[in-house]
Amino acid sequence: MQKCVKCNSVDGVIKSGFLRGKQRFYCKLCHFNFILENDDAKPTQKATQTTIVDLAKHLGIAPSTVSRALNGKSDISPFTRKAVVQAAIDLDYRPNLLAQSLNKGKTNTIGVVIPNVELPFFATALARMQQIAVDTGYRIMVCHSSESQAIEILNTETLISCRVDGLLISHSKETTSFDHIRYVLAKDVPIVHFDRVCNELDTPKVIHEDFKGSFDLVEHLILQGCRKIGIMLGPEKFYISQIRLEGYKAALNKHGIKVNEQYIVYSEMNKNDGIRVFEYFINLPEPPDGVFAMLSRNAIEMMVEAKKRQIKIPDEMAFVGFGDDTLCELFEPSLTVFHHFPTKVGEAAINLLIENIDKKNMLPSCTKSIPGELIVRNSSLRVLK
Amino acid sequence: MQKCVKCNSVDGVIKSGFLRGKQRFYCKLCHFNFILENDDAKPTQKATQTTIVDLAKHLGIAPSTVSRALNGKSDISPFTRKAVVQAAIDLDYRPNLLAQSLNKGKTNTIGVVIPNVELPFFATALARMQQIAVDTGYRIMVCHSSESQAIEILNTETLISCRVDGLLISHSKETTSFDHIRYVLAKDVPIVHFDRVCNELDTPKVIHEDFKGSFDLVEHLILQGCRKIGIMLGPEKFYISQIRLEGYKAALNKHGIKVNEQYIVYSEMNKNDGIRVFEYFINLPEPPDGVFAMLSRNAIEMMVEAKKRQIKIPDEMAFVGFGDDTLCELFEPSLTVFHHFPTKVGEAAINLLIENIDKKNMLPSCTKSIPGELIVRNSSLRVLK
DNA sequence: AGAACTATCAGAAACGTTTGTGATAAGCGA
DNA sequence: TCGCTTATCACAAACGTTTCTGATAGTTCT
Repeated sequence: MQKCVKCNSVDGVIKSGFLRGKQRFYCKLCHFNFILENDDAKPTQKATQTTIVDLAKHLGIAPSTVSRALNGKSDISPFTRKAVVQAAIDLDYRPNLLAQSLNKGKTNTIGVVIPNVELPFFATALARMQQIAVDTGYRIMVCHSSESQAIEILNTETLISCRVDGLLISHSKETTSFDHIRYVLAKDVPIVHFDRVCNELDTPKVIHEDFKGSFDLVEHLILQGCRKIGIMLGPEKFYISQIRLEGYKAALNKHGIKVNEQYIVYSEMNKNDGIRVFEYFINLPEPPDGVFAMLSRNAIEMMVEAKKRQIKIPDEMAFVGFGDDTLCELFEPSLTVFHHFPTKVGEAAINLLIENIDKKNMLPSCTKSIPGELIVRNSSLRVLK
Repeated sequence: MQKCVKCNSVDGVIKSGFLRGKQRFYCKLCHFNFILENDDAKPTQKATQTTIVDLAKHLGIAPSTVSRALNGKSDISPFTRKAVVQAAIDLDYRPNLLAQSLNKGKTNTIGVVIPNVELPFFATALARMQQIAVDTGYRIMVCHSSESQAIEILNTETLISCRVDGLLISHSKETTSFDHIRYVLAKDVPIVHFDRVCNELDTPKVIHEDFKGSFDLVEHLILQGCRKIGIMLGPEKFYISQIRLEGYKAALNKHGIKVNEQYIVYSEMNKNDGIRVFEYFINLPEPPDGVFAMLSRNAIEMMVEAKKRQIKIPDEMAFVGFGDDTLCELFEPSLTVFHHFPTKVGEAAINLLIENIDKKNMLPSCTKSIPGELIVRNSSLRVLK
């Protein structure tokens, strides 16, 4: 028979149903229900972190008093306050941010969803965001969608469940449905899009001068004498692919060059995609004499291929890319780019979000465009050479 | 006079001290203390997020029952469970992870402290960590120390206050005192060091084959005919600087080459530091004929300088670096490196941490060394050329 | 029929904070 | 002296969960 865990009697104990799969017992003598605990996980070493209650007990005062003393509230005697602060130091107290956030309904945490930290743009933007967050008393929770729509959705769900105060998001390559963003909007959680924005929804956005950048680069190629200009875009669904394509077309139009669909290529912007696209270009009946790649890395890959085939850069073929990079600068020939200032984008995005959080999500949504800059380098500089 | 906010009487209201700087009143008629609220922040729109209590009210059952139903506990009738699940969908319920964590004493969150995401090594390692975290049901909270000891300390404090279940850390360049790590250990929070580890403390670590990598690179230079080999290390306090220096010396010793202190340079590994160090080397009475840079980027910078001065690579001067990179691969001449597999380091670190979390921090501390690989490229390949 | 047992649920306590309200001793003016 | 006023603190409720304990209607067995 089973011994009662309370009165230790054996006689009065009978079974009383199941709880969480385990047999439950009832002691008729002391009227106590219990289940047998397997005592492996027993040692609940609660004692690791000091709480406000520990301080209160230690000082013989109320927890609320401790809280007020530590938070600099007014109705505390200097004497008590000093004692509390000292005790907090002595007992190595750290506030439990979970409890604080739960109570206040504010976490001071910003969620960031990024498709790929390994892209220098995102790494730099993220670093700047972190910096500003620290300065303004926020924390950052980064989620990485790895360019997957499913993970991106999971990420936003997670961040909402963590009750972040706001969300910064740049969409994955795959993302075509935006219900998860609508959900965030429905919950009235402030959100700001940056870089890879969603044009279906009315959210605050921080973007590059995509049109101007693309226009400038292509016009630069034209001014260097290029007439057959290839463009390697990102995925067709990408909003920025479309905008940059428009800039490309506008530049051609301005200079009376007809748009040739053969020269327009969409890609996944993966590593080594530049090689494949280059092969496509070079095998055209009339290969381009200038190429604009949306991702600078792909432009460099193309240049590597071009050099292998003894094609002279920039005279036989010129190259330009969107976004600057160590690689662009140090590669030979160095790559002409439209620099889009990742730090400024990150900065603008998080500042916009924080402002929106402060204003209880009442800020009218707006689109902020970060001015970029054409940096001309050897990959396209024909005239002066 | 002041009107009582409760009984609306005017006569019985007297002042009763101050609370948080504001005048407090007391109504003698209804025995009520109050202060005048400025009603600007009044509209507490609590209604944004559905809670378990909302579900319980909606269904007319107890919150505890709702919790059990949603968590798949056993003592729930299938009928009730179905109703609860349906209500959760209808009312768009998402659990509040803050409350859950507070209650369970586990956050399922791992804190990561990284000195600089813009270094490809950390970006790649971080990406892999995120991936594994998602797969194993953890979240990741990334903090960026920006190579500052002060921020690093702040970061660990923050993460501890957030009650993360464990900590992954790679130290900043500045970090020389490790009290903040001792603090983490004292709180019994699992921690794992990776890459830039701390050799003063007995923590689990994941490192590269720093000695072997350094040895292999230098020996490779020697076998290519170099005899005067320069080495550009990180900060002198860096544990890995020391280890890699030992590898360097061991390789020289093995081949009977005397160590020349002039060829050993410490640096901050900043952008363009390679240029300065190169200038130092080139101005020596006997410039080195082979150079090993601890950061591949710096090696490339040196090569750029060397090319400017018409120095033939690798015949007049050969270069090798630690850590592979797009840049190393695509630069011309491509750089010989010891590749240290950032993904594997990230993977090993987080797996070690999770194992330690599961085992309640009882895992004996160990050091895991991730095998690297010498990748020979044109920057050093003399013989076959 | 009555005891033993089961299934199912409600209620309360707990996690660690913050904040609203009640209470008291002391100071002050009339 | 007595009532108004202040400073200071304790207590309780709340944040949203989970889990322990108590309770009851029904089922099975003898």
